[in-house]
Amino acid sequence: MPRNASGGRMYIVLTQAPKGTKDILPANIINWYYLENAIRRICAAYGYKEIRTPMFEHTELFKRGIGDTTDIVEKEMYTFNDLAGRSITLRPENTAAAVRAFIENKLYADNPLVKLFYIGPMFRYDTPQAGRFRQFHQFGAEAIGLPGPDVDAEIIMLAVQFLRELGLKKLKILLNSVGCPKCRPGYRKRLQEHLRENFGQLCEDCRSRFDRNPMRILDCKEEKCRQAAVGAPALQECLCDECAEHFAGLQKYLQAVGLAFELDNTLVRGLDYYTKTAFEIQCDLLGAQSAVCGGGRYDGLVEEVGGDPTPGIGFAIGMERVLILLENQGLLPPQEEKLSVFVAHAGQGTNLAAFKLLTELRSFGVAAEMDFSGRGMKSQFKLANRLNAQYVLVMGENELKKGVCALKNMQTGEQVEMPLGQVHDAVASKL
RNA sequence: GUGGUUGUGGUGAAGUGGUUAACACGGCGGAUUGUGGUUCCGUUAUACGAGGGUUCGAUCCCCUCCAGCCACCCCA
Repeated sequence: MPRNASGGRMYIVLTQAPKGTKDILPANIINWYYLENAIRRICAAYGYKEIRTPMFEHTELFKRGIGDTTDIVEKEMYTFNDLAGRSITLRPENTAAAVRAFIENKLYADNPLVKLFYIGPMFRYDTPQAGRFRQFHQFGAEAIGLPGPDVDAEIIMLAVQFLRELGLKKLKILLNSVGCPKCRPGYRKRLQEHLRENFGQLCEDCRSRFDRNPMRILDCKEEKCRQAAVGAPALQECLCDECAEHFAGLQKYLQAVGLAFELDNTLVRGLDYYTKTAFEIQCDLLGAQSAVCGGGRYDGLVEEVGGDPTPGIGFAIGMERVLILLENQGLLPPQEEKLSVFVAHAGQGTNLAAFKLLTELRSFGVAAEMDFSGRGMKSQFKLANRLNAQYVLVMGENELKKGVCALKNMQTGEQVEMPLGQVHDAVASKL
C-alpha cells in the first residue's frame, strides 16, 4: 500500500483515472477532430510538416534542454527508471524532443529552414486547476535553421491564424525580447544591482530567484516585489544591437500584416532555452491560467542538445485551453449524429436477411445500423429515430417471403417496397 | 507542495442520528397483435467517494485518505 507524505495510506481506486487525467469520450471526440483538422489545414498552408516523437525521452534531454533550475524540471516531471536502469521522463513539452529528432535524423540536410508541427499529450506533475492537467495536449510548431525576424513573424502568424480561424475573440498578443547570451548577463547584473537595494522586501521565492534567475522577479505578483521592481532597468533598453535590431524587425513584419500586439517587458518564459523573441497569447476568459499559447526563439538549444549551432523558434498551444475557450464562447462545432439507414427486422429468419442487407450497405460505405438486442418493431423505430436515421429498411417476415424489403423515409414517412437487389441503388440515389 | 470548496443511482438534484433514501431526466416495456419522433401508463437501477472512529444505531457527527472544482505557484 503506497503512503503519502504524511504517512497515511493512499487508497487507490481502480475505477478512477489518475489525478489530473481525463478520458476523451466519444461524445467529445468530434471536438478534437475539429481542432486537429484545423491544425493540419493551416500548417499545410504555412508549409509545416507533422512530426511525431516518442512520448518519453531520456531525462537528461529535458534537463539540458529546458534547464536544470526550471520549475518543470525541478518538480514537475514524471521520471522513472526503466528495467535497464535508464532514467526516462514522460515529455513535459515537445520542443526539446523535436530538436533532438532534428539532430538525430539530420533533418538540416534537406533545407536551410526545417518547419515542423506536432500534436500530442504532454505530462506535468502539477496540481490540477482550471485549464491545467497532468496529462494535457499541445499543438506546437518549430522552425529550425534561420535566425531572421521574418521566421519569428511567420510562426506567430501561424499561431494567430489558428486561433482566429476557430473564431476566438479577445485574444491578447504579448511580445518581448529576452536578449541573448551576449546581452543578458549585462542586463542581469544591472537588474541585480537595482534589486539589491530592496532585497529585504522581496518575498521568499524571489530571494531564491535573485541569483538563479533574477528576471523572474519582474514577473512576481507580490505587491512588495512589484514595489522593489519599480524603476528597474527594462530589458528592452539593455539589448545588444543585434537583439534590438531583431526585435524591431519582428515588429515591422507584424505591423506589415496588421497584427495588433502589446509589448510586455515583464514577459519572461519559464524555460531556459529562450533567446530574443518571447511571446504569449492570452485570453482572460480562461481563468487564472490565461495563456493559450506560449513560445519564443531558442537560438542556443540545438547546440545545447548536441547539434551544430542552429537557431530556431517555436510555440505551443494548449489544446484543452482552446477547447475551454471554444466552449464558453459557443464556438464548438455542432454535434451531429448521422445515420443513413437503420435496418429493422422482425420474425423468423429475418435477422440473417437483415444482417446481409446491413453488411452490403456498409460495404458501399453507407452508415447503417441494426438492432442486436431483439427489440420489437416499435422499439427499433424508436431507436432509429433516436439515431437520427434518414431511412429505415424494413425486413419482416412478409418481405422475406416476397423477396423484397420496404424503404421508409423517416422525414416524409413515405414507404416503398422493392426487390432486394435494388436496395443499394435506391439508397445510393437518395443519399 | 499549500489553501478554499465539494463528493447521494447513467445524469441533474432533495433529504434525515433509527423500520421501504424524494423528485426530475434518461433507459427498458406497453397503450390490440410488424412502423418512429407528442402524450399517457408501467418498470428499472444492491446511490449515500474510500477506510477507520464515536454511538444501541450513521448517508447525515469526528479523523484520515482519494477524487472533482477553484486559487497560490507555474505554465500550454
